[in-house]
Amino acid sequence: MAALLSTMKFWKPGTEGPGSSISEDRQSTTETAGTTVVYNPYASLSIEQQRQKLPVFKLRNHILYLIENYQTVVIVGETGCGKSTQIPDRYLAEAGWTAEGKVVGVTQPRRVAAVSVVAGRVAEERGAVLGHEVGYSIRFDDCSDPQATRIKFLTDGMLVREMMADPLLKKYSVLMLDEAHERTLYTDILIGLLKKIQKKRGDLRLIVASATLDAEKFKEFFNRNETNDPINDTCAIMTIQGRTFPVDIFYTLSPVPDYVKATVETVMKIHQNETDGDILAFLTGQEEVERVVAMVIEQARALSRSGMKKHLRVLPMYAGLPYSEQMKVFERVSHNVRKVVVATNIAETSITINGIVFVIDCGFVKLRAYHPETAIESLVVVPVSQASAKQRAGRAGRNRSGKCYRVFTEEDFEKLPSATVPEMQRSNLAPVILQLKALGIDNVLRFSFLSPPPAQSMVQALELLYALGGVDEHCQLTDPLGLRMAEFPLNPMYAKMLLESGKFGCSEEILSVAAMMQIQNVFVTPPNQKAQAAQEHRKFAVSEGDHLTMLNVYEAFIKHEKSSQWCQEHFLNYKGLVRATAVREQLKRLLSKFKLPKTSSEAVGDPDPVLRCIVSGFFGNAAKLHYTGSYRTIRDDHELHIHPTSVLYGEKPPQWVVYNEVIQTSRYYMRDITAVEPSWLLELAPHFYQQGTHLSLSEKRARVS
DNA sequence: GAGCACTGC
Repeated sequence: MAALLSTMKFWKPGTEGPGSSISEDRQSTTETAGTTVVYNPYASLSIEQQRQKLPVFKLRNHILYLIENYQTVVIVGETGCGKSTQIPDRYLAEAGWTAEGKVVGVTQPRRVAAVSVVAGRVAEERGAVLGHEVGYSIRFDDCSDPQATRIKFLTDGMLVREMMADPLLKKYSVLMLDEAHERTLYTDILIGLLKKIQKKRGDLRLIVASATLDAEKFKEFFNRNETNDPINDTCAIMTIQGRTFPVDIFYTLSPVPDYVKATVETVMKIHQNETDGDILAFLTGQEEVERVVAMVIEQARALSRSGMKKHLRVLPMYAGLPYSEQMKVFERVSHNVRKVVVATNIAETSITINGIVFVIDCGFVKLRAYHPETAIESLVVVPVSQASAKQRAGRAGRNRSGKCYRVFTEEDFEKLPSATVPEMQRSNLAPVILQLKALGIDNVLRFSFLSPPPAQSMVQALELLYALGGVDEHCQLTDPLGLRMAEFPLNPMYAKMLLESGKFGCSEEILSVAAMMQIQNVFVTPPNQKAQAAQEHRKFAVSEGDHLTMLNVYEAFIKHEKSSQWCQEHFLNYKGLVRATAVREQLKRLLSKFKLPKTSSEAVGDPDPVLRCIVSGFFGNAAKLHYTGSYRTIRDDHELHIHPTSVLYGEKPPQWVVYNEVIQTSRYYMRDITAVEPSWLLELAPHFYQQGTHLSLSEKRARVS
């Protein structure tokens, strides 16, 4: 301990000068899974006073001038400097951009942001009705009126959906993409599509709200000036100063051998040396979070025994945590208690906790990566980007000036990548390509991506879509199969499975399976009740695998009248299951729209139709048991293992399985697995598999033997 | 015998 402490004894303030202070807005929203708390620091001021405090207010004329004269305006400003509310609402609407039935649209990467902006706006304006003049539209919740709504907030994914019905987005006069610097998959899709639309719609104005770093990249992308004279620019950049609390940045003097231990020590050091203020620590995953929580609790006990008056309340925060546990991080604590929240990346953008004064940044993050050669996704721990580190630090300055302790050296910070690789470049592109094709982008390889994905990722996506029958040999979307697949808000394998379910006589069951597979963490396991939870979960498990197990859970949930009490008793994710019912409804509506037969295999009581139907979508993800005890993919003999969350984990392993996805962590793990018969693969995907023989086979075909 | 960043349609 002493040796470790010595590495942590010294902190070095950042040397960036004023830049080392990170600032953030003070209007914040706090939310988990459906509950929204709007925090307004200016609640005691009149509405007009509040508005004038926002920095955008002064820039009104400048903004309006730019929007009048440039097709695209990149607005640089800290999140929530007022731009997403003030610009559309007060400026654009007042200047006539919502006249003649036109709409100003504002997109957000996350659902809650879209809702809370509208809710906040309605709350402050007496007489305003939610969903009339100002509305929002997110999946499962359209709170807008096609006739009355003039300013519409939506998730970026929702706007992509709207384009399927209205490819030129004719009703919009201005579109504002908020948080564009996050570079989510859908924001990037929109960026490419909007550039295309702009060529046909000179009247459409685009506002891209971004952080400093990316402004020039956005400008280069959207600027259609082909001369050297800036007078012909079609894109302009403007900067809004944020109102900020300074955050002092500290680095370690030397590299730290173990950031988990170092984080614990930093928490204790802050607790002993600083009078008040809550602490937020960033780690990469659930396991690290739980470890830090346990270690801090232990050390805090020792401190209390030795007479420390101020106590610690240590709380974990990650997406897989039961909802009631998550809510604890928002509870207020009494003045002689200091709150310590130990969180994953969920606290970087998705949730905001008030009262945080100290941030500890371990310097790493767990990210999804995609290997285009093998079409395998993985979760890898990588160093954070500078942009991420700044965002984390900003979490300390929401209520007053704060401090951020980076558990790495300033030298190492300088070596970090400036921004995180956009999701587009580290994802399976099959859903993206399908969507683009449905929107009439024939040559996806020539689509103007702001950051083009690896060509191999696109090839993998096209091969999968071809195997599923969604595109033909010329890579053209098939009619009706490909067109219908694109309409489902699902990965194409699920869409195929659903569209085939009528044939197998089990569409009711497959609807439930598909809906359940969209929910994360159906089984919840509180850290202190692991054994009981596992015992309850076993009650739903069947030897066929995870899909039928999930079907059991869903049907039991319905049988027990969607009772939250029942969910709690069986350690099931209530909110998740409620969401599954909503997803199922949506999918069912789509099946009805295509006039596909509604069938059920329940009366037959035979699971085979459901299993065969799953194979019709997931035949590409098949694996065979190897004599070593692990599995090998049929396609390319890749070694796979059963994920410990699977009900088949620790059971007698089936000879043949199909799986929904592979995740690489310490090994390659299959998630959501079902036992199948090899004959089904041959029967349902003869174009993909053929019977193994001694003769050499074409490379494209894999053997089932 | 041993593991699950986070969104979104």
